[in-house]
Amino acid sequence: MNLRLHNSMTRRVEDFVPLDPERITMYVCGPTVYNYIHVGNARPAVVFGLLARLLRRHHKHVVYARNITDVDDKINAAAREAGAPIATITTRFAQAYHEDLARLGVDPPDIVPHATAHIAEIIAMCERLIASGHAYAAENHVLFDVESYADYGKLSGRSTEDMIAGARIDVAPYKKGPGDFVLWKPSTDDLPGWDSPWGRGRPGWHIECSAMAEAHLGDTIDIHAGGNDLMFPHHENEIAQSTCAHGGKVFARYWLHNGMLTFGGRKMSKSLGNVMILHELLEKYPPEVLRFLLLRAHYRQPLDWSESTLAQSRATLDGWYGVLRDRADIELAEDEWIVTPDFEAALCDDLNTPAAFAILSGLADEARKAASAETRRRTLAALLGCARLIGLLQEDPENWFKQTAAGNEVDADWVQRLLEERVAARAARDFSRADRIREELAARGVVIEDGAGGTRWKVVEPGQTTP
RNA sequence: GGCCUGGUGGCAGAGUGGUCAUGCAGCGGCCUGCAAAGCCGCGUACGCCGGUUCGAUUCCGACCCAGGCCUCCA
Repeated sequence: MNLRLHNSMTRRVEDFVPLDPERITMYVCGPTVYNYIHVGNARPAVVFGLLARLLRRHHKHVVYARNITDVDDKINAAAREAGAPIATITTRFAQAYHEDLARLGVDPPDIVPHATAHIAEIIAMCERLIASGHAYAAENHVLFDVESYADYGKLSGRSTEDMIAGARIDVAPYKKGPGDFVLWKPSTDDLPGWDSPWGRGRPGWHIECSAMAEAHLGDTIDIHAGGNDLMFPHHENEIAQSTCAHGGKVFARYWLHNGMLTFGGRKMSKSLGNVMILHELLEKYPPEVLRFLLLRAHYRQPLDWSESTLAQSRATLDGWYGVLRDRADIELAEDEWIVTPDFEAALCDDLNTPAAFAILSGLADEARKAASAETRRRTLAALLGCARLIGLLQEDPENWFKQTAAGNEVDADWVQRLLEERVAARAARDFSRADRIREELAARGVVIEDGAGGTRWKVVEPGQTTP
C-alpha cells in the first residue's frame, strides 16, 4: 500500500511515512457532548474512521484516539437548562454519539479519552508551559503567550499581525498580547472546577486535546485530523501548546481536515440553525444511505446535504443491492471476499472515495453481466469485499428492499395476501383486477416486479422527491 | 478587509495537457398482458477573458461568482 494524504500543514498531498511503523498514532477531535450531533459532526468520524481501517490493513499497531470533550461552558448551560447534573448530560450525549456512529458503520477508536479524566495532565502541561516561559498566570487564569512561539499561525496561514488586524477578539485586560488564549480559567462555585495552583478552575477549550494526545499517543503523533473549521484557532493553539510543552518537538506530522457539510448552500452549523440531527436521520433513513452520502464526495470538498442527494444515494445503493439480490444464488463465505488493488489504490490516494465508488459500480456491473459463472463469482466476491472495506452493502439484500421509512410501515402478510390474489387474477387473465391490486400496493409504497421466479416486491419512500 | 478553498453535462461528483470517469435522472429500443427489474443504445460538460503550447477543462495571469476561517463550531 502506498498511502498518500493531503497534509494541511504543507498544503500538498504527501506520501504517508509513519514515524514508527510499529506504532502508528492518530488523533481525531471528537465532539463536545451537550446535545445530539448533527450529520456534519459525523463526517470526520466516518472519513477518518475509514482511514483508520485502511491503516490497520497494513499496520499491526494503529493507535487511534478520538476524544470526548466533557467540560465546556455550553455543557454547563445545557445542564442548567435541563436542571440536570452535568455528568448526566455528558454521559447521555457521549453514549448517543457512540451508538449513532456505530449505526453508521463507524468502528470504535482504540481510545476514547475524556477531558475530565485528564485534569491532572492538563494542569501539569500548564505548569510546564509557565516554567518554560510560554504561558503566564494572571488573575486566576493561565494564558498562552502567542509571542513566545514563532511558528504560531503556520497551519492556518496567518500572521499574528493579521489576527490583531481582525480585531474581533475581545481583549481581556489581563492578557499580555491580544492573541493570547486561555489554558485555564477560574470557576465560580456553581461551575465545575478542580483545584489548581491558580485556584479552583477549569481548562480552556484547546488544552484538553494537547494533554490527551500526549497522555495516550506521545509527544509526536503521526496524524491529527478534524473539521477544517478547527484549523484556527483550535488546531493552531494545540500546536502551540504541545510544541512548546515538548521542547519544540513536532506535534503532529500530518494534519488532515475534512470539508464542511452544507445545507441550502451554507455551512451546516448550530448557530445558523440549519442542522440535520444524526439521531433523527437514523430514524428515517437506512444508515448506509447516510454513510454513502457522507462518502460520496471527496472528504476535503464541501458536501451538500439535501433531499435530492439523499434520494440519489438511495437509488445508487438500490442498484448495487439489486445485483446482490439477483446473485443471491452464488454462495460466498466472507473469507472469500476480496478487495481489489485498484479499489484500495483509490482509497489510498488521499481517500478518493468517489473514484472508489466508480470502481464499485464497475464491479457491480460485471457481477451482474459476466458471461461465465466463474467471473460472476469472482466479481461478486470483489464487490462484497470492497463494499465491506468502505462500510456498505452489509445488509441482507432482501431486507434492504423491504426497509420502510418511518410512518410507512408495511405489513408483509398483507402484501403477500394481495400478491396471491393477483396471481389468481392473472391466471384467470383478469388483468384489470391484477392492475388494481398493483395500484393498491403502489399507494402504500410497495412496488412489485413479476419475474421468472414469481413476484417480488420492494418498498419505496412515500412522496420521495425526484432528484 | 486579511487568509484559504472551489466554480465540470438536468442533478451529484472524480479526473486529466491530446479516445472513457462514475452514479442518479431523462430519451429511444428489447423484454413484459401492462408494468417493474434487467439488457442494448443515446449527451460537442469543464465560470469568463487573455497567455504558454502543435494541442488546455487540465499550466500561467487577470476578472466574475460561490463557500469557509478570522467569534462557539466537525
